[in-house]
Amino acid sequence: MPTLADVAALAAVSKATASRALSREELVAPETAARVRAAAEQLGFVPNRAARHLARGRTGIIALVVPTLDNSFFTPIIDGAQSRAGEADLQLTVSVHSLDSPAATGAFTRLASQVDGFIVVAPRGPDDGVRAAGSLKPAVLVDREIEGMTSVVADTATAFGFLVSRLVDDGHDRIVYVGGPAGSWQDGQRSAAVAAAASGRAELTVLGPHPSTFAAGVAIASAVRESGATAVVPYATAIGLGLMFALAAEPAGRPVTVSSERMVVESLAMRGVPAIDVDGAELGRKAADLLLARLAAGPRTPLPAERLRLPVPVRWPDLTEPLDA
Amino acid sequence: MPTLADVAALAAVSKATASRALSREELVAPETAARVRAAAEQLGFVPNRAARHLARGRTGIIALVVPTLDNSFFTPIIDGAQSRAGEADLQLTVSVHSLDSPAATGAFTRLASQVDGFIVVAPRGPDDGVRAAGSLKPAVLVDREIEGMTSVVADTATAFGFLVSRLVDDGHDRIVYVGGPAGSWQDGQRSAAVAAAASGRAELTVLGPHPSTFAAGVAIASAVRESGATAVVPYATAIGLGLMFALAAEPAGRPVTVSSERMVVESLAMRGVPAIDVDGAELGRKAADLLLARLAAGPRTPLPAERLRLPVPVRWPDLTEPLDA
DNA sequence: GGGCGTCATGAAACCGGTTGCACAACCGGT
DNA sequence: ACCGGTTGTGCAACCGGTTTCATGACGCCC
Repeated sequence: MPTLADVAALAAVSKATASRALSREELVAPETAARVRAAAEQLGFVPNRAARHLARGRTGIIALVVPTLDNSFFTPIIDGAQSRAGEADLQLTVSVHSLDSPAATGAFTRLASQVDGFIVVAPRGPDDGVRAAGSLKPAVLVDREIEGMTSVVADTATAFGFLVSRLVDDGHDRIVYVGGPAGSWQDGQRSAAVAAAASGRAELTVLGPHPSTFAAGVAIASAVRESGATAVVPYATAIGLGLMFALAAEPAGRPVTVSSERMVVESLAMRGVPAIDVDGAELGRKAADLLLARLAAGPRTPLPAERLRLPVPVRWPDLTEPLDA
Repeated sequence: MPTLADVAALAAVSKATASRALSREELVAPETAARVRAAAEQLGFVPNRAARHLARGRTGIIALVVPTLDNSFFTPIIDGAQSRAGEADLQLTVSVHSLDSPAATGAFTRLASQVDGFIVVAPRGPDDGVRAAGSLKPAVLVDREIEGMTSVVADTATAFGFLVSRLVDDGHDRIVYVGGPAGSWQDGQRSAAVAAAASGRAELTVLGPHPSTFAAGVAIASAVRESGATAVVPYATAIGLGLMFALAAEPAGRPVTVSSERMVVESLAMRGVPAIDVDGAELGRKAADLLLARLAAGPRTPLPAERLRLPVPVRWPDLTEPLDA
């Protein structure tokens, strides 16, 4: 593993010049730069990123904080952020942390000193915990907005509103919304949008709050039946899956249209289901972009907080086969 | 962010002593160590891991190489390896790479110089590419064995053998094995075990090779029907799902028992399915353990190659409800 | 032709730790 | 009282880069 000193020696220049030739080429004579590049090429030189960042007083690591890995909503976010960070020669470290517990603050502070910045996915919990985290290092929030912080969210509220109004157009006049976890920011957005879309046009029953689990969907099925609704809009995919499962197992009754987010199992279970199409990878990429910009700006001239909302397409297939007919 | 020098100053010792007090306590006087610890505590000192590893001529990063992220078999492996690496203060970087393309060698060599070692998940492709990768840095192979390399594999072959012999015991005398991707190491193991278990006791039809996809399962369904088999053992979960989906959609015919690996969707689609239970996280943890041991040993006295096989439990539920009856 | 601004380069300091080596204090043994 | 052997500590070098600053060479202008 050749070092910069080796390259410099081979090119007959100093370490300083070699460094400049490779990273800030405009500072050296073209001919010298070429010579250094050739030497680096010949030796197969690859700069040591730890040393590079260390010299700049950085760690070269950014942390992606998620509440759990046990939810396939987060995986693509990680993926997107990862690829973006990689392009900027930054390591991404994934840290499982729910910021709502004050006890976790110590561990979090320790983490903070190891990284240059955060991407935080904290779907729920008090604003203060998240805000405190964001005060330690530059931070970007994903899928949640907090006053004064930079964030990128999937605009699922608009998509849910569209979904409901389309359902109403299709003749559904009794609709159930199954709420997500208590304190979820997105749930607040979605339920408001759903209520607005249904207002005055359909009877809306709101159930919940419920955790985003398969089991919750199963448990809620009978309540959905009893509501007399012909369409149900669940907060999360997992709830929708449980719901479909439980409804399908019942003796055939009134058809119920279940909508959901699109996910990996769609090809098996979600044929013909109206769905919103959240691009998790794009969320991750945008979050990384925002963070990189803030890091580049430096602590001297911090960028003003920024809120980004990504549009969420709605997929509306032919509903030729009711799911539980 | 206080540095070691700050701690040393506060404790009225040199940087050297401060360093030793915090990392190799046995080298300093107990009373001094206590003083340094107190100073570090008071300042909220957190050592900079990049600097630490740099000083030791290491990067502090290990790479986990996977062929794709688009397969939920890999996720738990990442998870397990991640947690293990974290305990040893190492960063884990996930790199998507299929080692079979010689064109990728350049990029791979570049990666190699950035990390201390590899965990390689390369389910298929020629041995040579993988071996070449392993020659650059200490490496541990996951779910594949290659002569001369350290590896940890889930012993699914034994589990598949058990599965088939149990099926035969239950009266199935015509069985289909749906082979996995061409060149897959695990497929070689599994098909051999299946053949051995069926040998002389049941008629075995082997289909394939097939990619591990839902679509492949759907496509193969009619061939499975035509084979006249009453039980089918697919190489991968995704194939099994597609198969179940396609068989269920047909007008009810002869019951067919489909087995599979257990995965996240099991609660929805895989009730009553005999399944093998691969613990991906444990694979990841063990792989990290093996790699850490090799790194600790250092390049001077390399450890001999080691092969670890993790037992794979087989889950055999009551088959009260045939899936496509 | 002297003064001045630009450009290219190298020496050395620096980032934040670890470690080899020298040295001093202190130990028990004879 | 002298000696060899531990123990504890500090100085300085080192890891592999980046960056500040000083210096020298050059071109330009008056």
